[in-house]
Amino acid sequence: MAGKRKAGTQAPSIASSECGCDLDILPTLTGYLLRRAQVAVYQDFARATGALDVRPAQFAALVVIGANPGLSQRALSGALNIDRSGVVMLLDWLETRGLAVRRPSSVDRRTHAVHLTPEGETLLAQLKRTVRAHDDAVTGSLSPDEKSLLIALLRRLSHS
Amino acid sequence: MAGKRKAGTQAPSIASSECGCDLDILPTLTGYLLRRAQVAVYQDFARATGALDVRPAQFAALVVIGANPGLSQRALSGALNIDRSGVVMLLDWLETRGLAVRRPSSVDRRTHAVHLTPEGETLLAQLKRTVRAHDDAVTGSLSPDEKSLLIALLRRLSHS
DNA sequence: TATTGTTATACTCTATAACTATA
DNA sequence: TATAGTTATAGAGTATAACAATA
Repeated sequence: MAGKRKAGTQAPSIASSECGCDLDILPTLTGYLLRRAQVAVYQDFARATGALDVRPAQFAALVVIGANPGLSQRALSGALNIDRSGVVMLLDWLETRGLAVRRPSSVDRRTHAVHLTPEGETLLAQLKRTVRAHDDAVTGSLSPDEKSLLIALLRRLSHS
Repeated sequence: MAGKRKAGTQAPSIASSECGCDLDILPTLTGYLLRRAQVAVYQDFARATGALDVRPAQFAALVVIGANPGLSQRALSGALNIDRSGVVMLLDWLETRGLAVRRPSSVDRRTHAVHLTPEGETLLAQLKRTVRAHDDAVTGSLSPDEKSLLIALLRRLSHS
């Protein structure tokens, strides 16, 4: 927990971090600002979900499994946009925690059908409430219209 | 080495529609969309700057050094929001590339005054043009007003 | 005693390639 | 041959702690 200090009002090309440095063109670059915002939001995610000990990627896996019971690891890999080997480690962790299970598929013996356990369902329901509250809090300085607009713009960025 | 830059082996960073999975609440969460957008923009950064072999963090360091010649490593650490030990590795890389130098400070013999070399200045100027073009391209689907609004909203997110 | 830079270390996240068992 | 899952490995990226030189 290295408390992130807040910067003052950020004018273009003027000192914005606590060091008093000139950040030059950085505050005008979408990529730089996306990274800053993402780091800030992920840090608040960790704070909000700290007691539950679930990382963003693990939360996303729980959500996708919960919404698509019985999906294959390959499908999960595509949905989360990570490699198949990453899915193995993710599922190992979820199974160790008793949150998900791999069941043999009835149609293709190469694949596993991934399901949440009852404990996984329960934790997912709690996580959804916690994460929704965290997301609302982290965007609390935006009006509802601004938040909708931000979401629409971000979607267009990752689809271009 | 530099040759690790392939962004094409893995599926493109948009997975929701192509895997046929239900992503449930994920597309309504600011943190999830920020991460997706940031990954997409960083991949395009790598594609646009590939020949120059400079990562986003190294580009940011060049910009800050260029705008604050003679600053200390501590100040750079604060501006980039990374640990002092990370600055050491960053500067080692920049010095190896001949882009920056550590000079002894005249006022405090514990500190180094960090400067760009002429080669660093030249590369930075080229990088600024390349990165600006990349940033404009990656936000090309947004109108000027939408882009300004996105930038303003992102700044507010990382300041909350 | 506190701070700057350094080193060594470790941990996370993710990608790559080789392996197996199925298809 | 091709694919799903697994394993081992490796590379970034970043954080922590201890240390020497200096304040």
